[in-house]
Amino acid sequence: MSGKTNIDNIGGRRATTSDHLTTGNRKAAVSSHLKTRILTMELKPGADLDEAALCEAFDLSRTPLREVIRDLAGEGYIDVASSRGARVSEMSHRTLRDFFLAAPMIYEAILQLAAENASEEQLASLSEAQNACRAALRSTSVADRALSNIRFHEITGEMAGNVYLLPSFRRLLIDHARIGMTFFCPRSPEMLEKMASASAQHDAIIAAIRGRDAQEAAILARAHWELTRDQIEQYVLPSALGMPLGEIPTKRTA
Amino acid sequence: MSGKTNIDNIGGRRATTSDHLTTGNRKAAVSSHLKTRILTMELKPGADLDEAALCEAFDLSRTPLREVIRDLAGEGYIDVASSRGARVSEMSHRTLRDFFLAAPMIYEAILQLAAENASEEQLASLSEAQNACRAALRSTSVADRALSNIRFHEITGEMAGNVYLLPSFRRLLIDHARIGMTFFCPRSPEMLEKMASASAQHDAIIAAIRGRDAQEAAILARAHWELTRDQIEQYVLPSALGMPLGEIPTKRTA
DNA sequence: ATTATTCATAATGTATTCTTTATAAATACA
DNA sequence: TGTATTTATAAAGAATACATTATGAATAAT
Repeated sequence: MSGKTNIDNIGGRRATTSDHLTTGNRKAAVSSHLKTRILTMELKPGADLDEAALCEAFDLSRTPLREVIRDLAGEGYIDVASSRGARVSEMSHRTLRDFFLAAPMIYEAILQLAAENASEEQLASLSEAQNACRAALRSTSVADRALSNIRFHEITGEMAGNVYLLPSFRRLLIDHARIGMTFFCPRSPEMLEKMASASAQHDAIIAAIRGRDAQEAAILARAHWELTRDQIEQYVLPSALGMPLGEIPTKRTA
Repeated sequence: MSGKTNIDNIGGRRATTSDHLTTGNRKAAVSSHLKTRILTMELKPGADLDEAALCEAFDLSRTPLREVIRDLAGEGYIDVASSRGARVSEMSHRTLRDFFLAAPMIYEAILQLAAENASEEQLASLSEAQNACRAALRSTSVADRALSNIRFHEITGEMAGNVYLLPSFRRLLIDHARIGMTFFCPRSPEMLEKMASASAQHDAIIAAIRGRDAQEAAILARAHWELTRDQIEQYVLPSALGMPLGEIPTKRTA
């Protein structure tokens, strides 16, 4: 422990402003920061990522930062183009159509498997996540609702634990959150009502998983999806149909 | 073009043994090299990757090489563990079970969508790929068969073009190839027979896609999967059931 | 005035150096 | 002799220095 009495520490030792955080923690911090910003649409689809600024903000050099970016690209949060940097992954009407097609199928499969495989610890986490969802429902923050909802579903994914299904499921969750953020501004009372029934469905889902009832879980998955779809369509169809969903190139300041 | 007459090029200019290849090409080369070696099981699941050796072999410095590795990790070819480097992604009985569960579902969806969305160019590529499959069938190389078969299915994935389904589909194809490599040693004549019918199914699939018959494509997907499953089970059940699938840690030589 | 070409600058990409961490070997102690 | 602790070494991770590419601004030419 004390054997490292290296004398020649002449090479410029840098600031280490936040030495209480190990590099790995700082990497996790950027990663988490970027994820939440992207999920909540604070960082819009197509927005440029400023490497330098992020390095500065999280006290990381470019190498580890770029690794984080690469990892997030692998998960579908970010697109990297050669010689033109990284930007938040795009969302188009094409992706929206793809989403509506893939989501019900994958969600059903995941919940079915979750019911078959969930452990007690995971069930506890899920209940906890549902508590967070309920709390978010009472709060005014749209972001809180979207994020806690995603967290709930993420846990069902962990429960299912199928390595081949998870990549697509995770990819779906990213855009589920983003679509939710663009459309779930609960203006109408019927919207609030639907959000309440969604919450009730979460409870039913927990019960089905606890009871190891895969059939019921699959049915609930469908129902939950139908509700989500209704909510989205309610807003997509009238108002936002022609809207390019994630515009504003958001050129970073040179 | 000639304006770059920078005099002070004093910083050590390195060997540039293969200057005819741009760095991007060399990165693509490692990537492709690793992919094929992993798919053909030449690099066994769990095998360590030797950074230094790869840098040497492909005339790349560590930074771009590690980016390639990171990318491959995102695609599921490689697992990266902190402070303990990269190794070929594992295959266990767990993953085999997951595979049997996810594959039929995803394959069916992909082929259905392929029939709906395929372009003429893609159809041409698919026919070409099928020619390669036929050629491989005549050859003795198991690797050729596995790789050409994967290529065929990759194209159907491109045809489907659903961003949310593709991650799982691609992940499935990786292990489809690897499982094929471990089990498809056509010893028995019935095995050769099955391989022939698989080839016939490929032709039927092309026809269904050309005819934009999604229903038929879905049916063929099921049938094709059943055949694949039979082939695998035929070898998994008697011989290789207790076998841990991808053992041999293959420690790299220090 | 408008367009095209050149030059400058900023940002991306790559190489190298330095630091940390992990593993294995050796020695000392039980 | 067996185990534990230390130490040495090699490999992974991070930082920085270096090179290349792309983009925008400015000037010149039509």
